[in-house]
Amino acid sequence: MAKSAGVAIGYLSERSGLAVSAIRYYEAQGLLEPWRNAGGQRRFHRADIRRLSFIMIAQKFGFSLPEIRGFLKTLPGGRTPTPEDWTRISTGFREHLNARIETLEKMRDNLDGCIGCGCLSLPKCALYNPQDQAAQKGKGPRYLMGDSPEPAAAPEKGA
Amino acid sequence: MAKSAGVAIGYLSERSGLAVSAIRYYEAQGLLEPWRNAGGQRRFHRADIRRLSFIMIAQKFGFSLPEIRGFLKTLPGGRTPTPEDWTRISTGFREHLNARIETLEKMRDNLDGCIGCGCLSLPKCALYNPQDQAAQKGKGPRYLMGDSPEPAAAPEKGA
DNA sequence: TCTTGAGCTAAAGTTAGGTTTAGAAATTAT
DNA sequence: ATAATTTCTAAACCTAACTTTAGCTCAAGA
Repeated sequence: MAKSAGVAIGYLSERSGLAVSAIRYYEAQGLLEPWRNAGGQRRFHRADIRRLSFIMIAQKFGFSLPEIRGFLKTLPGGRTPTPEDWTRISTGFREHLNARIETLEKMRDNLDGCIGCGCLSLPKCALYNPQDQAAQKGKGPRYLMGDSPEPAAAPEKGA
Repeated sequence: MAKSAGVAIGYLSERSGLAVSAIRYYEAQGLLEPWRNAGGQRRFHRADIRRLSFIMIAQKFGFSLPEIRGFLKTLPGGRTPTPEDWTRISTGFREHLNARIETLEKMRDNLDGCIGCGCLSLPKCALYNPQDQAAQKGKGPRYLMGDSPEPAAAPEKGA
């Protein structure tokens, strides 16, 4: 099988539903490596439709483009995912998904412990279990819901 | 209880763990309404610590700042959440969380149906159940993983 | 009083994942 | 041959949720 003429970017766009600009962007991110024809236009393998589909699916599972690039690099010879590759990788997806579900279930449990108590100090609340992705960007400890490390000092600065 | 002298932004920052710039940003987004002292500096209610904590928690549950502003507006008189408010709102959080968990569980089920098959056409795959937030931005149908609506025509444009 | 430290504003920068625009060149269709 | 599509590049723009910067002003302590 010699490298055939290849397909144009518009064809991939039509088949995948992705915008042409998105496909170019993926190339810029190293997820695709088209070659160029004599006129300088991109030409892709037909199999890149599968590659794009893989990208879209992996995104739905919450992976970033650099992570997806990592998956694609585990494919020997930079090939497009085969059924065997898919089995291996999707098993990894499953674990990723399970971890996310577990995190949310823990949050729900924490929340359940808080709904009734109304303490607004939330010592067992979700915020004290920062295994979610979003938090802990500031550096200091966070004294929440009025919780205080100091007894009752009141630094009323102001007007 | 007259409106006291109020606390400065740095105090809120220290107590909440949020950056000063973040608190100013929240004000700009309408989540807080400090007043100003004679020198033009912001002064906050002590109770705004709870307000900030509420914002952080709601963010962890996946709500955007406009949504959180909406929650805060349901509080009579623009007050900071009381224990009763918290009970009511956190019950809503729970539903939101349950919906997210359900979505992920559905994805997992879909994935399970796909791990073994290796078809790479994924007729039952997650991508065909776009109840997740991210997909369906393009308009056309998406023929995935090489799936084709046309039999075998090969529009090999190119070099 | 002098000197830090804290606060102020407006605007620009950041990250992710793209889209839009503009103008030119290549390709396809008639 | 000509017209209509596609494609090309580079750079700017987009959203969310902030941070950073620059240049000042305010407040607090010795």
